[in-house]
Amino acid sequence: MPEGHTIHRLAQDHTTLFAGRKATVTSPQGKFSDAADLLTGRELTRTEAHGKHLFLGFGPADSWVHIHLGLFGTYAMGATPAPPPTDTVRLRLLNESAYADLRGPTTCALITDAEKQAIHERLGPDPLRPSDGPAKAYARISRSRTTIAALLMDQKVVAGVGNVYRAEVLFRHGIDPYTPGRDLTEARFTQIWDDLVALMREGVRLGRIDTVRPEHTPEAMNRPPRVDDHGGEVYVYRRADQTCHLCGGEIRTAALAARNLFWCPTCQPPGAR
DNA sequence: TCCTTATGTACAA
DNA sequence: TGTACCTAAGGAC
Repeated sequence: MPEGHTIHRLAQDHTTLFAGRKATVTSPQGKFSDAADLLTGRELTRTEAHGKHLFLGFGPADSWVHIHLGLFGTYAMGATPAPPPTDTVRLRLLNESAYADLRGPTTCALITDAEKQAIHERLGPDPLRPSDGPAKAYARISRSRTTIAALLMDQKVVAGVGNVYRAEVLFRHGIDPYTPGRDLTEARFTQIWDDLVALMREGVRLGRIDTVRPEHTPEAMNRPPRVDDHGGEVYVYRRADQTCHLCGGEIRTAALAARNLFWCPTCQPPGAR
């Protein structure tokens, strides 16, 4: 399930399991069959992630499979033998030792180098790309009246942040989600960026989103662990009407641009900079 | 079995 | 702002 950490992990895992080897490529569902036939027998040479976009590079020419999981896309990867492909598998990579099944993506398409470049150009800096930094993101944020909650979800501003990291990073910094971007100081945004780098790296490592500090874990606070299918310990995400781990107040939720926003009005008061 | 929901985005109006 | 798209799981019946 997809925020940027998932995609970077998928890029790594594809490299581990498939790079430098020829793969059999199929599309049991049928929608990617023509491209799959072209790729079968070619070598996976490179993988790359930028925000929520995954690129699988096949040699010898520079052709890429561009994948975006959207809201529902999932991967199932593992050691052979591969399970029987169901009719929802859009893309299957298979070699002697491993398989990877892609289901339900928003995008799965064969693209050129130039098309890939165009995608990079419309994305903002990604906290998980080592060469990226906060400057371009802050340049946009500092000029915008849009709320920081909306800006963090805008992939042209910051690539890879989704609804969970947005809610959690704003809580961790005590920032009201409705704060206009231009009200944030550069120092404040740099703290947010640095925290996203750390949180998302941890997300890649663990394969889930964990955002609570050591002193706020269920064990440390003697409270029951969270049970939810996104799989990590969080402060506010999907905790509407439950109590805040820090202040005991009620977590609030509201719809913002067709997504559910979660925050603690006590720990994230309006006007804090 | 049906309905709702979900870590997302693009496009129409 | 609303809607369409893609899949799977959980809860209500």
